[in-house]
Amino acid sequence: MQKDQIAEVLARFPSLAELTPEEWQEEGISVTTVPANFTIDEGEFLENAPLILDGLVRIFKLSSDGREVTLYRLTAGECCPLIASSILGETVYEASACVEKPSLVLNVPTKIYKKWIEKHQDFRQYIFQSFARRLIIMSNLIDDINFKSIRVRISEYLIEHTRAENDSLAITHDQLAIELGTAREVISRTLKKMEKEGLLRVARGQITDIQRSRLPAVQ
Amino acid sequence: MQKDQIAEVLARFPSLAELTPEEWQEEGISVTTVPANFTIDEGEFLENAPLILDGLVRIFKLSSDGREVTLYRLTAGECCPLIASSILGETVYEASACVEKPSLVLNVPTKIYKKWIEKHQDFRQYIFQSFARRLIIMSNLIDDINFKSIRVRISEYLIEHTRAENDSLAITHDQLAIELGTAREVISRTLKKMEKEGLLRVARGQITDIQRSRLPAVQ
DNA sequence: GGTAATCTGTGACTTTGTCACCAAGTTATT
DNA sequence: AATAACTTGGTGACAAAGTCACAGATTACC
Repeated sequence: MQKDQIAEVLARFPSLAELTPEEWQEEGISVTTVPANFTIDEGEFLENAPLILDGLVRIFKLSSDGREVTLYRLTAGECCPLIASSILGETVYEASACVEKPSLVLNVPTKIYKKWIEKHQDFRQYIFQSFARRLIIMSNLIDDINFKSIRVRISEYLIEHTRAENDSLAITHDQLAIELGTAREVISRTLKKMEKEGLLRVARGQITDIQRSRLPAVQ
Repeated sequence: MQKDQIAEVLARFPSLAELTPEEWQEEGISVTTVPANFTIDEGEFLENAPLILDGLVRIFKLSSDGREVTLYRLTAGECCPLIASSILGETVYEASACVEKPSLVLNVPTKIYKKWIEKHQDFRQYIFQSFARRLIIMSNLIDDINFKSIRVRISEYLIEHTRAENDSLAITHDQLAIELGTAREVISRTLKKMEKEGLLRVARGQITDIQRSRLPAVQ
C-alpha cells in the first residue's frame, strides 16, 4: 500500500487511523477497482473483506420463491455487516453482492481484518456500530413503510439527498420508486401534485427547485 | 449456578455446551424471572447481557417523531444482537427493551459474555449468526410487505405458527394485525373471506380448522 | 345480573399499487 | 440525416389495502 492510497482510505475510514505503517504493509491488502455488474455469489467462502471507498454495491439474497431480496446497499465509507459476521463467526457468507456502480474497494484478507478488530478499538467500534446502525436503519424502513404516506417519504428522501445550497436532485422516477419500494406511477403522480403546489419542479431525470423548508417533514 | 439450572440453559443454548464447570460458577451469572412490563431504557450502560430462556421481550426505539418502532422480539433461545454489538463495540445500548410476557433470563456479566465469545467457538458462531439471521429476517419482512398480499402473509403466518397435528391457533385479529403490521379490519375481512372459502374457521380469539395444505403458499 | 372491557363486523371513503398503453425524448445504427 | 430501439414520464381504469366511525357480540368481573 502506497502513502497516497493509505490517505485515501483514511479519508473514508478514519477508524483505521491507529494502524501502524507495518500493518499497512502486510501481504494481501490492496485497493482495487471493481467494474459494474461484478457479482459474488451466496455461499462462497471469502478470502478478503471489502471496505467500500467509493461506488455502490447491492447486497441481496434469493427468497423462497426465487425473487431477489435486497438487504441493503453499501456506499463510500461502509462495510458489509454480513461479511463481518461471517468472518467473525467463521461461517460462510449468506448473501450475494452485485456491484451497481463501478466501485473502489479496499480488500483486507480475513485474517488481517480479524486482527484489526481485535487490536484496534476504533475499528472494532466502527464495525459493531455498523451492525447496530444497519439493524436500526432497517427497522426505521419497516416503520416508514407502515406508517408514513408516500408524500412524506418522498419529501424526507429529497431533504436527505439535497443540501441547502443545491435545490435539485438528478434521479428518475423509476429509481426513486425502487429506493422507496413503490411503483413508478405512484412517484410520477405524487411529484406532479407537489409540482402543482409549487413545492418543486420535475424535469426529465431531475427534480429541481426543491423547497426544502416547505416540504412536510413528519406525518 | 446449580446443575439443574445449567441443564435448563443448555437446553435452550446448546452453543454453551463447551463451558467448563468453573466457568459456570463465575461471579454474577444468574437466572432470573422478569415480570411483564419491566423495561430497560435507551442509553443505559448494561452490566449484564441477557439470554432469553423463556418468555417474550420486545426491543424498540423511539423514532424521530416520537413513535415507538419495534425492532424485533426475542423469545426462548435468542439473544439480542444490539446488546451484543454494544458490548463488543464498547458503546451504549442504543435501544429500549420491554418484557411482554413474564420471562426467564440468563444474566451474564458483560465481561464474562465477552470472554465466552472469545474463548468458545460454538458460542461465537451462535452470536454472529444471530446478527446475520436478524438482518435477513428483517429484509424478508420488508420484502413481504412490499410484494406479498395480505392473504398470503396471513396464510404463511398460520402455516408457520401451527403444526400438522394441531389445526388451530389462539390469536385475536388485533394481535395478528400487529404481527403483520396492518390494520385489524383488514385481518377481519380477509379471514372472513377465507372462512367462506372453507380454508379455516374464525371464532373469538381463535382460528380453527386451518386447512394448512390448502392455504396459498406463494404468490 | 349488570357494567365495563374486549373482540369482531361492516360501510364508506382514501390512499396506494397494478396494468395497459401512449407520447416524448435520447441514443444507437445504418 | 433517417430510422429504429430504448428510456422516461403521463394517464385512465381498476384492485388491494388502509382509515374512520360506529355497531353488535362476547367475555370478564364486581
